Amino acid sequence: MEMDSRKQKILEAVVLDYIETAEPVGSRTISKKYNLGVSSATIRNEMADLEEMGLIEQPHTSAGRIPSDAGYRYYVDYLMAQSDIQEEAKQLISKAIHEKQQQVGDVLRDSMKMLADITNCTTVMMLDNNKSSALQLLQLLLVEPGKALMVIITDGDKIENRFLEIPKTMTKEDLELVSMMMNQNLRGLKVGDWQHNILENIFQNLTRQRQVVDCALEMLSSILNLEGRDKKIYLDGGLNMLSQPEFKDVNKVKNLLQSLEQQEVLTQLMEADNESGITVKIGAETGLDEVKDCSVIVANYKVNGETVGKVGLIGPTRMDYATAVSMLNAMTQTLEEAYKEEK
Amino acid sequence: MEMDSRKQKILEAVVLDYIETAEPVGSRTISKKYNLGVSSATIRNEMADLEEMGLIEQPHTSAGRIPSDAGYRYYVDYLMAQSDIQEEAKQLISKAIHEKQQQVGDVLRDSMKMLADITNCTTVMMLDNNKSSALQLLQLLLVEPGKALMVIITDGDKIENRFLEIPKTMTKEDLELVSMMMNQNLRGLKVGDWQHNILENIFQNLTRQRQVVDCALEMLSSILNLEGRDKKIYLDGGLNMLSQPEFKDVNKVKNLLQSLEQQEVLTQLMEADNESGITVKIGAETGLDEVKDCSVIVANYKVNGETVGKVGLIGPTRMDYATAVSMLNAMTQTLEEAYKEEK
DNA sequence: TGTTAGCACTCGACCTGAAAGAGTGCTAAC
DNA sequence: GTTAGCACTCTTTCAGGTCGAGTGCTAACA
Repeated sequence: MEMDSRKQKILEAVVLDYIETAEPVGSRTISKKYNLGVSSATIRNEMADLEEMGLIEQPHTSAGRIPSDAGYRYYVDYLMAQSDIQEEAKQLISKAIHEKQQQVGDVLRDSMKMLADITNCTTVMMLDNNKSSALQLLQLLLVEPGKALMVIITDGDKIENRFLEIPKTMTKEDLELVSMMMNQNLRGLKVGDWQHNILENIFQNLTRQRQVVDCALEMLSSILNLEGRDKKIYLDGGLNMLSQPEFKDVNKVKNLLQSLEQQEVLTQLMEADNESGITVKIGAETGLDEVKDCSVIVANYKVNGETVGKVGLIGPTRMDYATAVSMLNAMTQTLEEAYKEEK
Repeated sequence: MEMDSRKQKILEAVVLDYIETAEPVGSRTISKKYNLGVSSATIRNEMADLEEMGLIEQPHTSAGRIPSDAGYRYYVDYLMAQSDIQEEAKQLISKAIHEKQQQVGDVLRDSMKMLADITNCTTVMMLDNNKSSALQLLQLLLVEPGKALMVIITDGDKIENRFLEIPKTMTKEDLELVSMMMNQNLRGLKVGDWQHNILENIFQNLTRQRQVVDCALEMLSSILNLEGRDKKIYLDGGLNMLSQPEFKDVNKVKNLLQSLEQQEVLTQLMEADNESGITVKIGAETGLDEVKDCSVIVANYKVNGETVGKVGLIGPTRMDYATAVSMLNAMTQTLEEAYKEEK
């Protein structure tokens, strides 16, 4: 059965109306609301075809039709128009970002919140682990005798702070020396690439401060080994799910939101093969039973052309794909531009 | 009407049973389950008295009784036994805290998560604003030409990081000088107490680096002026509310959780006159209509004897007060001890 | 050959009434 | 002062019935 233009229009009508009303769409509604110039009976025939093709389905015999996962897929791939709110949205977002000077992480957090508010979806930002980014700066600061703060900046302006216990005899100058030495040897290297001989080199040149270096390195390796910690994840708008009629059952919401709090679930959900551009996963396409009623839209988040993380939008399969994709596009672009400017 | 020992026992039974089952408690249940040695008829009479006293109430004529806010209050004030899980709990918590070396904020976040998991309540940690804590250390680090990182440590080991744009000509030594100068003048001062003449002093001695100092000070003042930012709030276990039968209605949960995301609500909720020890607010006692079905337990969180924030537990009025109070006690004590050790 | 009107049919949503069950308050007896 | 007993109230549950939305099919029409 081929997909002629009228079938496309009817499918689109079903998708759009269902997105809007969350109610199964009947043939009468379509013939009246979307004037295709044919009667409800004709639409009924076409709808029977669409159902046979697996693009729409009936919750029960005497109900209208709702799009299937495949139906949404067809809509997203062939029918969906990119909405043009992008430009205004970008300006809005850009303004909000530049308005206040903030701690780095907060900008991202706030952006995600905004995105969640606008789309009424749940948003996820996932920054890749440290292993993939290079050390920009490492500095030890003497806070008080016996106590130092280690500041680590990695590519992409990610900052880690960690307190360090040190011998009370250590002076500010000692720490400065250690910092310099470690910077010289490790700067620009991907954290996973540190060679043993480089570390040996550091040790040999800093026998006096060996204890501190030892401690600092141990701490670094502990940071690296904490697999669970190495991805920064910001989740926002989880409550938005509660507004969706498909989640009027508390248990459903609970299961869903609890799933979303698990890192493995999020990680799989946010997997995106598509290096540039946007990935849309609809319902069962996510491969996760817990979120089979949800769709996920994922975009890569880049700084200076290199992917440093992912931004995702999670909503019910009955979500407004056109707006969601546009907004996500606008958001990532704006963020990337903002960080470029800063350089 | 006086409160004899039998009435107390019956009230306690009503509270305990209702906490356990979330169902109105009948006279028969009490006479069978809590052997008070009297028949259900007698208990009925006593319950009528308790109802007259306003300590328990009936949802409808043919239902059992549930505790009123006043009933819970009486229970908490006079009947509740401190549960003795405290010691094991403290060890459990203490172990978890010391197990992994972490970024400072993460310890608090994780602790709150643990507390939420154990009590099945929502937890809040609210750190007071910077104005009340003194500057411990300020340091400017050269990240790359034209870009510096400002690290600020305040009392209570709170760390703020902020990137700074600087003239490309600025050297590492310039920044070091500025840092030293600012430290000399501002260290140990409450941030709100900075005097104009001190700032002038800094400016006069650093004319060459004036631009940077200017920028740094501007940034500092911007941090201070961001009123909305000056309290760090960690909220966790919001989802736990979803497990509570009193929140099986989605809209109720949504309203509640949305309220809890508002800072003003949280601030009022966490108000605690009681300087040392624990404050319990039951239902309407919170003074907030949005959370009239909830109770809040608040404890002050201290570092070195000084209150730096508050820790709170939020659950339905039908919460297990005994366990909650004990756990909260254990948590704050453990945290305080942990931070003391570190010094 | 494609389109449309008409009609019987299906099935969920909603209402109603009856029955069951839980728990009470009151009274009278112990 | 305590208890057994009983009538009463109110919620919960379920079956039956009606209503309406929407369908699929058929026959007529262009």
